[in-house]
Amino acid sequence: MATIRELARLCGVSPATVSRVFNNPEVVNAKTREQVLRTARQIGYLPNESARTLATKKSFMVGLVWDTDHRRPGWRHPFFQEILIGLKTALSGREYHLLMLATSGDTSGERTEDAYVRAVRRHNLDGVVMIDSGTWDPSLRRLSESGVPCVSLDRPVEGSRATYVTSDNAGGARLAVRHLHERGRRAIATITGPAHTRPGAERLRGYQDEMSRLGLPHRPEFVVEGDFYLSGGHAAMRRLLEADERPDAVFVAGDEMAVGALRAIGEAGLKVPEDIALVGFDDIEVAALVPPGLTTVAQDKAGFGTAAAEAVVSMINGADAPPPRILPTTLVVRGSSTPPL
Amino acid sequence: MATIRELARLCGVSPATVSRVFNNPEVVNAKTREQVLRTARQIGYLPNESARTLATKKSFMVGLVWDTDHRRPGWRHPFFQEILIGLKTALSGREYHLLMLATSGDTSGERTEDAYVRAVRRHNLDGVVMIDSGTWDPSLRRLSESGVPCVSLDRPVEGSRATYVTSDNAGGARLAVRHLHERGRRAIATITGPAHTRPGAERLRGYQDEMSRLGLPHRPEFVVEGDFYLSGGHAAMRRLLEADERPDAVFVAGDEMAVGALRAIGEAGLKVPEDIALVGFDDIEVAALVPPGLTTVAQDKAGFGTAAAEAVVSMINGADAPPPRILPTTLVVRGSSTPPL
DNA sequence: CGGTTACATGAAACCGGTTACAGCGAGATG
DNA sequence: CATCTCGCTGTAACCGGTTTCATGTAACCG
Repeated sequence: MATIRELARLCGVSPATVSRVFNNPEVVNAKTREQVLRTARQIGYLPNESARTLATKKSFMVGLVWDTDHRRPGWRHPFFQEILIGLKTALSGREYHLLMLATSGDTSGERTEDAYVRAVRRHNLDGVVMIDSGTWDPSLRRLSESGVPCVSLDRPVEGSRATYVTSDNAGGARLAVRHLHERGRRAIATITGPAHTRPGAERLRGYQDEMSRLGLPHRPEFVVEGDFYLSGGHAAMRRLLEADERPDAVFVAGDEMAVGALRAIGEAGLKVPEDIALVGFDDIEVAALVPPGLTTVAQDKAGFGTAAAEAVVSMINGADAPPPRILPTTLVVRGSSTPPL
Repeated sequence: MATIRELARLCGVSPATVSRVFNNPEVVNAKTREQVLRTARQIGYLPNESARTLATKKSFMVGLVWDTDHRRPGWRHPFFQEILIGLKTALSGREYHLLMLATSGDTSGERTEDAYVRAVRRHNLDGVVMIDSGTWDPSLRRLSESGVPCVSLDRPVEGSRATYVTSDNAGGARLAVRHLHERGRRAIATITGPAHTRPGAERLRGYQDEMSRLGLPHRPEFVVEGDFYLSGGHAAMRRLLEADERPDAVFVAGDEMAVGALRAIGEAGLKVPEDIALVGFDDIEVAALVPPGLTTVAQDKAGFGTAAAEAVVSMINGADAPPPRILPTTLVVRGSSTPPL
């Protein structure tokens, strides 16, 4: 493997000059620069990132922390994949790499929870992006306080080196309710996410806000808490159907739950949208596939990754934590909310 | 940040000894070792991986190469996420980290295709896992020939430092056909994947083998090529329905296509499974969600990641490339293939 | 023409580990 | 008692970059 000294020797210059060619091109004489670049290409010189990191303490890598515990939401975030690709693409464009870090699944005994924090320090990671792992983890807090830029997805965080990206959950929920209202529905129920999650709480708030704005009565029996998963949606819908008065529409705060609800409605011998209209949230792939097509509030999936990348890089470059980024949501209308003929 | 010399000074030993405590514990006196470990814990010493990599040329990182081009299959591999989690978990357990590398989406001009190869060299990556990116990429070949262990998923590769992991595609296809036969179907058609992909070709072969084994006639009009995507499955199914004789069952070589087929059947006013039974392949999430539930050939999703991790690590440790790993497939029976009442 | 300034470069220390080699003391051996 | 062996440890070079500081040269100025 060609080293910088070798390249320098071939060009008859010092290693320092070669280094400058790559990091500070403008300070070196144009002629020398060209020659160095040409020779570098010829011999296939590539700077060794470890050496560079060792010297500069910048690794040009950011960690993606996500939760590999199957019981927790991280790895099955509704569009993990889209976030990942958005993040990766945006980071690549800024010359950063992405290192995968997990908050569980590590073997080590006692302080396993901190494994990813140790990785950040050992590898000189320049920043961290975290996919909602349940809590604003104390280790992460310490990390951020120690100056490592942190961006969290869907979970508020604080600190001068930390910010977060999330969707306009409340706005999206309002959109959904308004849409159902416009389609003539009045008895609008909701299946919420867990109250302790940010998106869960926000979507409920949006639902409530819009209901009052429209002058629709608030009925406690029309608000049932789900868990963001299929089975939870199914169970919640059954509870709604057992109530004295049946809703003619349900805003379900997550598409996966909505599919569960769809099934429960079918099992009860009712039809969507004729008997009950449904609007979900997320716009996951299934939404378009499951008959009759699920009307849903779409999140800007790629935007998550892009926004996170922007935020983390700007902090890496010395900026203060930018304000939280709230991504707009849009309504995608499909069969589950068409007016009954 | 604590360095090894600092720790050494505190313990009254040389840096070499400290280094040995971490890399070769058995050669250092038990008493000294304990003291070093204790002190290390106290001051929160963590070895600097860049320095270590620089000195040893081993980074304990492997690259995951995948295709971020939306038009190509890599990033939407039917269970990218499960592979990723399996891989990550298995690698973590072996003290390796995972660096994300993309084959497109990079900005640089001319030789953009090689961006990930350069990353491998710059970062001293110990190995590479590649999610089917269409072709057995010449850059990857060179990489493998230069001694970097490579594991490919769903695509055969060759070389003493390269191997691959795939499902028993042919076996799974046979399973599907046999199942349909057992359920009394005789006019069994198939919608295949693209012929140039390995899984596409293998599944077709399995279908053909089992058809002849069962003594069922081979009818060319019962074999239609799809593209693994929803729309392709939809179109292929329509062509099957337009044929003179209608099949009473279809083996669809991918669940996403199967969902498209399901839809096409519904649009034609026919019913699954009454008129046509369907068996898919992959067992993606939707398969369980879409009514009436899609019978499908399940792949061992987590197994992909685990097997890849095992293979790459064993090669990193000096072993020759292990033989290709063929993961078993199993049939998951759901509503789409129940016998007509 | 002497003195300043700007520009381009080189020498050498440094980043934080690893490791080949040498050395030392204690116990074993002849 | 001299020597050998073994177990343990230290010295110092090395990995491949970056960066501070000094230096040399040419241009510029009064």
